[in-house]
Amino acid sequence: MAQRDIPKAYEPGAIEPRWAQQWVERKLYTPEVAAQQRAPDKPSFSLAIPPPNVTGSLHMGHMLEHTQIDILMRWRRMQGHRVLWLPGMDHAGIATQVVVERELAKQGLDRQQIGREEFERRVWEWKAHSGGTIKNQMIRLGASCDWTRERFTLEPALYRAVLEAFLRLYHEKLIYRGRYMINWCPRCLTALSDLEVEHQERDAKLYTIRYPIVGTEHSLSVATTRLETLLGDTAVAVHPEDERYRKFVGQKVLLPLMKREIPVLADEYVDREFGTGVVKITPGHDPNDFEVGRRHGLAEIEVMDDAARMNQNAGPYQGLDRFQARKRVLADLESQGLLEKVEPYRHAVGLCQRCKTLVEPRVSLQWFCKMKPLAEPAIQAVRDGLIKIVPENWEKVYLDWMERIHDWCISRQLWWGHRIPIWHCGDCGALTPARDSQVEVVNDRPQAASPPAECSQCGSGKLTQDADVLDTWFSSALWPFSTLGWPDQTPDLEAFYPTTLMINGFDILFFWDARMIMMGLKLLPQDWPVEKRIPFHTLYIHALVRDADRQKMSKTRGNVVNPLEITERYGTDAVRFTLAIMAAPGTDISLSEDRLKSYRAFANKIWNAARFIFMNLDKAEEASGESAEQILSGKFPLEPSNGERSWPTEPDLADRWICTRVMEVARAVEEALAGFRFHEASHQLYHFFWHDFCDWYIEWVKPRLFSEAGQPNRVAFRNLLCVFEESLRLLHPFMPFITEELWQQLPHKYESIALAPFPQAGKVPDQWEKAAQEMALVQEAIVALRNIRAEMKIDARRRVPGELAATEESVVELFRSQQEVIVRLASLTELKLSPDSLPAEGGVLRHAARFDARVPFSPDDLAVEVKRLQREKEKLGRQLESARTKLANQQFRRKAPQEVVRGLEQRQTEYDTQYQKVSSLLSTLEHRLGTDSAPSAGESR
RNA sequence: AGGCGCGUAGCUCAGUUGGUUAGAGCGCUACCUUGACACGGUAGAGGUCGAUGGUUCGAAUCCAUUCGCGCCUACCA
Repeated sequence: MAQRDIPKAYEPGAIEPRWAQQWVERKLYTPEVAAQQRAPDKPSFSLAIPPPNVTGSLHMGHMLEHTQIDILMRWRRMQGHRVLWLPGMDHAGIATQVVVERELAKQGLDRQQIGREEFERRVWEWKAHSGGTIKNQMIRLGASCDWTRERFTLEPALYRAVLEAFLRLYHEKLIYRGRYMINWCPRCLTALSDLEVEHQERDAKLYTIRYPIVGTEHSLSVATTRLETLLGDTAVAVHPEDERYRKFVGQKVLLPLMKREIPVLADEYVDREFGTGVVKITPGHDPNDFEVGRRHGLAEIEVMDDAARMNQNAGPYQGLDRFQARKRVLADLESQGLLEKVEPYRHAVGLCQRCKTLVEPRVSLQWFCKMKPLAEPAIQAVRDGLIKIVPENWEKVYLDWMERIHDWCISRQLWWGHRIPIWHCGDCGALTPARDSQVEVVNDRPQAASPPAECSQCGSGKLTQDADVLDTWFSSALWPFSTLGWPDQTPDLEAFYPTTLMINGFDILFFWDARMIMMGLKLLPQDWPVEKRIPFHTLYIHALVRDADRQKMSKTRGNVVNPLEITERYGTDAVRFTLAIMAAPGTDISLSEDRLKSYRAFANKIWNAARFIFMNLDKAEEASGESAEQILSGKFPLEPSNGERSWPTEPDLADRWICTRVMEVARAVEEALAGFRFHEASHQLYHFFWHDFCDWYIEWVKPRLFSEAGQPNRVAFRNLLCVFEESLRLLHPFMPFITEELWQQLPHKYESIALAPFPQAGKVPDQWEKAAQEMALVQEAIVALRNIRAEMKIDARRRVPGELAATEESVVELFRSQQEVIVRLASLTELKLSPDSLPAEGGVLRHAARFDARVPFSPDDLAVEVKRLQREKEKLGRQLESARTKLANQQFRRKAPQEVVRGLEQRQTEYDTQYQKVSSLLSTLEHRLGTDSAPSAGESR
């Protein structure tokens, strides 16, 4: 009875969910559990996940990221590192709040109507409802993270980390509160940091307006794109050295529509070349004007409310929104004859990253984090190479930004997040921080547990906590250490910090990576050396996933590919492999169905190779009455023992060759992965498994395998199985499901292939070293014979006799030793070997450098063969010529490295031999073609 | 405005520090259901490496200029 009867076609859907579930249940990826089976003999290898939005769902970007992370984690785990991939979720302040507000809107409600308490309750409810989505998706996709250590940014422990960080920075005066110009989203009703503003080029108009100079007939012409802000102007400015306007400095102009007199002042900020050289100054609504205003002590008039509607300061325009106001202002200026001209103008506008509403610069009382002192050590750490950024070019981007960093607005007028642990005094207005960072849970919600008892200034007890919450990225910045227990010095922090690696997309380089580095260096114990305080040793920046037309995937474009959906169709392993093999550093990935199909085919190939092997294993068990273990007699698998890797017993040429290939591939995969070149590693594996292992090795082994009646030849089979098992281990980091499924059906000593050792690159035994060359020569001979058959249109089903000849005795011997294989793989009836060259008579010839191949079959179209030979002769002639020219060049001989020259010399000899042979063969055939005088032969084609 | 990246076979992309005849997958052509696999096998066709100039014995690779895309950063109204 067959033990391992597997379906003919690979069906990922039937196996993946089962393994996904088991892996989590058995906690295989919890380092402590893994260590029980196989004690790690290498250092810790840790990574904190870029935490996805707790209420979000997985997109292709996640899948790419997780695939790359998972490949590295599985690889290192198999190599014997103590691996921790720490998973978790981010509360994602604005993003989540926007979603919940949308839900409210469906019921005709907004958050103000239901109040903070109720709103927060609903967000937690929403989180409970949809918070598990990504986790389940990750599990389904086989992410090998340690779910026992899962974290959430708003859970009490991490809340405490945030309070601790805030209070420390506050006490050091690195966090301060003040009225400054910030970016305001009138829809989200919150401040945004500079990074949360997206810039977009848009067509607009540049309006030139006349500001009458008080007491004269003159006026100053001022250009602006934002007419409505005119209502808040408190000055106009010119450049101090601008001769045209010098005389007006100090005079007043009459602000149109508002009839307010405002000064003309001089400031270097003004660009004389632009527009008229006169700028209107609106300190309340423009970041530059704000600076100018502060320099000159101007009033900061706000003409809009928080929803960007004109307020009482906008006079007659009160109540209009900013766009209506612009139209009305335009109309009024026009009717008063103050509009000089309107020109089309293209400029960048700022949009709220979350809701795409036009951002309104606004003066507002907010909390800020001082960045310069934090940035300096963070710059140094990267400069000194303590933190490596890969690919390298991102390092420059990082440094550029860090060197020009501005203070970070960290307060948000949201209700979902970590509330600022500062209390305001109802009597004197002074600020008092929480006494410590303790957190308590009230109604299932964490909050600061140590409010101050009284005002630090006046001792009043009338204290209320600041209403704002912190920017989500503030808590994210602590993630690599808050998740490991900081501020406590936990065993986990000791064991896994600094994390080995951080992997994320370039879009959060500033948002997150830079801030993690700054906070890590600042907040970890200052008596630790710098290299222990950094959050990670290496930062790898991955590419973006685009659609097949190279468009960015986005909900608005409607081209979002759902990872779960394509996974259903192609299998997780195939999708993972596609992402890995397309992930060349520095290039975005454009995902196409064709690629997915071909790697599903690859999975199927693996499946069917297994099927072939399993069938024979079953057969062997049946015939012998022994178990697989007995049949393999302790010589399986090829795992290292005492640090030395083991080899197949009684290896024949193909065994020796495939082992050298395994060595090459293991080394290549190792080097590629160490350098984050996932595509290179995948290519190696693909080519190895499909072409080397299946196309050549399995086919090669078949004659030997079937040489005994009733059951497969034991040695041949055991070696085949050993190589197959090792291939599964090579493939496992890339294709975890299919490899686990197949591997489990072989004898094994670990609970999962994930805990088995990764094939060790090493050196094949010295006496095997010729195998690769010999194999290549035999392969070349087989291809030559097949090629003749194909060219001569010999029916593929028909076996014909073949001949090989070589002047080197060793080559003849080699062919003789592989006679059976050659006969089989070239579909021959017999193979004749001779120690000489072959004449053209009675067959079709191929000349290779070290042998001749012939099929004694008269071509039914001699002209075709002649043409082919002519082409070959031409090509050889070109190569020969090029080699000769180079070698004749004394400069080349003198300057080129010796091995290059020698290589070329050797090739020249080969070209020469072949050229001679082909020429003489050609002239014989041409002659025959002439004497046969079959005029139609040459002309019909 | 500055910075980064891309332009190689019909399509999607590789090509480490310059060194054989520039590779892969898909697609295409022809033949083949041969004892795992038609999601397969065998053999093929297909590229003046965006353009120009330079360095070099030798350039897809290095340098300069240029054209066409894409992205990031920036306070020019």
